[in-house]
Amino acid sequence: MNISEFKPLIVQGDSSLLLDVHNPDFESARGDISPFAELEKSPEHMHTYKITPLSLWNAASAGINHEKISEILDNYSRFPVPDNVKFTIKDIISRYGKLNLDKTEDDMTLSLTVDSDMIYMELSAQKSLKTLLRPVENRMFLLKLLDRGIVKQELLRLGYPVKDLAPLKDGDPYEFSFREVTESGRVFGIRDYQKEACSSFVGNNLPGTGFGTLVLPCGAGKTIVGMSIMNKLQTNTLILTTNVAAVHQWIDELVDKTTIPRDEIGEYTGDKKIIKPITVATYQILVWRKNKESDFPHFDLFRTGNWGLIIYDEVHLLPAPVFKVTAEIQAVRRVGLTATLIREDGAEGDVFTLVGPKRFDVPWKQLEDKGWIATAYCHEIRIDLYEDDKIKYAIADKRSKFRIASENPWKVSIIKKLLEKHRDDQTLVIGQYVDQLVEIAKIIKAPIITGKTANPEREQIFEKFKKGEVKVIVVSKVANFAINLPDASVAIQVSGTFGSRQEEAQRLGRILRPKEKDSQFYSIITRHTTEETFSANRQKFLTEQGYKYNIEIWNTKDLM
DNA sequence: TAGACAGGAA
DNA sequence: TGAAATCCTGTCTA
Repeated sequence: MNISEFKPLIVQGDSSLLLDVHNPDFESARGDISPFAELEKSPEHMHTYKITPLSLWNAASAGINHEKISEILDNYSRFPVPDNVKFTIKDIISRYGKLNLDKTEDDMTLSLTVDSDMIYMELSAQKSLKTLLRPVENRMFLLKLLDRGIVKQELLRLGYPVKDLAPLKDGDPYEFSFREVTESGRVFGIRDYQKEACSSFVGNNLPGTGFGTLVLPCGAGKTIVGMSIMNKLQTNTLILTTNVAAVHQWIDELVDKTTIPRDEIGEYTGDKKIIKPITVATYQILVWRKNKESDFPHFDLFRTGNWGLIIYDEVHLLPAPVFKVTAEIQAVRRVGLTATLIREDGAEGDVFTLVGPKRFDVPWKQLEDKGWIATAYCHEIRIDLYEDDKIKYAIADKRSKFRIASENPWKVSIIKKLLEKHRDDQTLVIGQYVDQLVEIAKIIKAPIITGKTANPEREQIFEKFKKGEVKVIVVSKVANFAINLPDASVAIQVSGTFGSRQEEAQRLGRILRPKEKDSQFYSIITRHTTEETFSANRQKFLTEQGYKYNIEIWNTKDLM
């Protein structure tokens, strides 16, 4: 019997899913399960997904019920779906909507109604809720308006997501519109999926809408989606983002594409502390404080300005203390923009409760098919350790091992080969150790940019690269943060950090701007070393978003 | 008043 | 698990 006659999915009793990559139904199965399951591992033949309470509640808030999920699992499953899995899904998903938060006649008080005697009793007995919730009749608690965020957090911790139906407040109105032709002279239009993302958030202004997270890949125009939401709400807006470069980019984009004049946009960073109807700030200024004991002086930014909307750009990077203040201002409309819900610190639950559940999600593959972003191919090249390093590696401690593997001299030979192959392409060589990069830059005769490179020099090199005078540049970790990095169609990674998915995504996002050409991403790994172990982790994100991660093993003989 | 630079933070 | 980058504040200089 041919393998393709089997169905692609194996559902296991521990709520993990195994998906066969080579099955003809792989693509459609992946699309169908991704709303309610999270990708855990993605080696070449079989991908592992996990169904978690949070992934189910995100699905539930998007209106997917347990029947639908069971149907999808039955549809793709090779073996009968274990009953306990179906039961757990039903149980967990049924919790969403059991607890509803709503307004009362008193402006300073909210009500929490519980749709089950059992849960009502369980919550009544909880010590941690004693001071927060006051029981009244009809399976109802009352709570202070100010405790709205903490209560939701605590209930999620206990395993009960809250459907927040309490009304949101309006901020000061601020009117503007989009330009039909941008300031830079291009005809401007909002793409269909951007409109869809926007309306999935704003909705019809019904209870339970007006807050949430939108998942859009890099290069898909997150800023445009953010601006469309601002445009729908027409209110004072606070935009929070990761760094100054991103702050400037938001401001430039707003000036370019909307009628908002530059002097009505405030920049709130280390340099300037200007608050205007539209204000853009960094996360770092918010969490700055004199010392560990003092409080956060810049948190006042949230309270002044009467914001009607807060945009959390790159919400997966939002620092933990900002959640605290976000918990206090649950009545303000807010949207999180991100390419991934995965947080390295596991604070996904806080994003879910305090910013809001996932409202929209575009698989990258779909954007590629429509030509909005170029198709990307990822190749992981594995090569043996350098002969002279073998003994050194064997006796080295764990830390040095990674470095020896990262700085494998064979990698230089591979880079040369790749550069030859991509002679006509704009190429970035990315790495983590400055010494190694300096060495490589010397050998391939390319300019190098590290953290120490002064800004004017950076600009100069970028300018030449953009014009095509320089085909290759070597960059260190600056590439992760510098927004003004020019587009390239080929990227070669010689060494990475310890398998951070985020970093991988950002690096790849660099070369994913829409253009005629498909982009190529190479990651060079030393075989049979610690580097190999970490590479598995870095693949996760890419495969989750629909990329083929192709592993090639190169022979050292071919490089001599 | 802008810049350069050192030092701390996460 | 470690190295390298960022942002912010504060101080000094021209």
